[in-house]
Amino acid sequence: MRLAELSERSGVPIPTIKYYLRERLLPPGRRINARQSEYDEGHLRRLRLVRALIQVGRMPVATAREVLAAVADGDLGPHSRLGAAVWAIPDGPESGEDDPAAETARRAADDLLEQLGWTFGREAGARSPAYRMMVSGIATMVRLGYPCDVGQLLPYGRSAAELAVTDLDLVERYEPGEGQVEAAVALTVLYEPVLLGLRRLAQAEESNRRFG
Amino acid sequence: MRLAELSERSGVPIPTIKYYLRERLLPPGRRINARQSEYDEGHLRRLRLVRALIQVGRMPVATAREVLAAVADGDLGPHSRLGAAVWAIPDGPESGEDDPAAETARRAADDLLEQLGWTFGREAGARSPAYRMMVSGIATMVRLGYPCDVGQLLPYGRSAAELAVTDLDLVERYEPGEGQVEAAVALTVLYEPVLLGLRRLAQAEESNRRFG
DNA sequence: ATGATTGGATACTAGGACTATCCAAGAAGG
DNA sequence: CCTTCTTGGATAGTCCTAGTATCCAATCAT
Repeated sequence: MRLAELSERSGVPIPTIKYYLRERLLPPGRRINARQSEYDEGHLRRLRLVRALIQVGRMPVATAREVLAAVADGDLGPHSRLGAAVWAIPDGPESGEDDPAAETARRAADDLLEQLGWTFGREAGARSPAYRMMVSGIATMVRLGYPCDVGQLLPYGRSAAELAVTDLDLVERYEPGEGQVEAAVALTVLYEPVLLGLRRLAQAEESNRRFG
Repeated sequence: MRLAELSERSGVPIPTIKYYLRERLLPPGRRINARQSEYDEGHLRRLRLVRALIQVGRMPVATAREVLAAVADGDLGPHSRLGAAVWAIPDGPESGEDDPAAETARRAADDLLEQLGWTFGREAGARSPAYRMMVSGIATMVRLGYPCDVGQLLPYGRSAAELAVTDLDLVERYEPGEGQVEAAVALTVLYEPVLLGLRRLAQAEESNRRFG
């Protein structure tokens, strides 16, 4: 199919698709001749994923590029690809800070991983974006004067573990390969608004139950 | 204290504080005379909360203004204030779409709330930002061709319910009043990166356990 | 043949979050 | 009291990101 049809079927305006091609979020089409290219269902699928990551996952274009590169990287085994893709996902505002709050936060986070027994997280992922995102959140709480120790964090860790089991169960429904990696990325990123929305609704519900 | 000291103690540059004052994210200081104002610890605290919402919670300035207005609104009782504050929080890109995917998503979401027995969510919150955020995530999954029915969503709902219980337990440690509302907002927003980070680390851990 | 369409290059725009400059009215030091 | 510095408010400018618009020569459809 041509650019026009790709645009038609995805609902994304042509200039935007051109922009994504420029930014290498979308691989170039198969060249028909010096002046025209052909796109396939894979491009359409990829384009929808790009839009999802950027608009629903609120991911910056540069981050989306890295994630998608990891999804497509054939050199990695299924598990590393899954890991690599999720690995690259977020980037909070590079905390960088080395104030006492950050130090406290880092210690709390490490204690938490220790108590949860997440060894993989400590070896390979201790400085992953996910870890840094978490620490930056904790540090901010500490700076605001809210206590934020392991005791408080532990229940969240346990819930996260449950969520991950659910996530992986869903991922395992897809046969290994690029499709599975893409499913994992979609599931990780697109279930975030779902999960956060559910949490807020649940808070309203629980708040109503207690004080209403 | 004067602007300069407020800036010093918060680490926020003076022009940025002026900007927040203009945007009414920070209440004006107590006027000393026609040309000068005095700020107190409350301003410092509020300023830190603003920064947290904007930088860690990635919240647009306009949204932060609404949330903070709800926190400060003395006309509301403690519970409504808590609700109002959390209510105003997010705003995904106004799905607005009325394609079949959105319809499917809405039905799945309503089924889910039904099965979870969240009556409050349906009465008052069915069209809340949280609800819309959730539906938009589900709709995107559907558009990408991933099945997304109640069966899949239910475990997430249950986890969310657990999270909310943990959240409310923490909120109840603070005595009712503005402080409690602020705590609720901080907890809701600032634990989001913590929670999402934990989920990703847990996924890595679980993935390693299954395939590693 | 001829007018529309294609894909690439380049330049432009809109919105958000700051940031810099200017200004007149205090405050501070001698 | 007079000069110099500092303060808070108003205005305008900057930077970045994500997306649009315009041009162009080469094709395609009729």
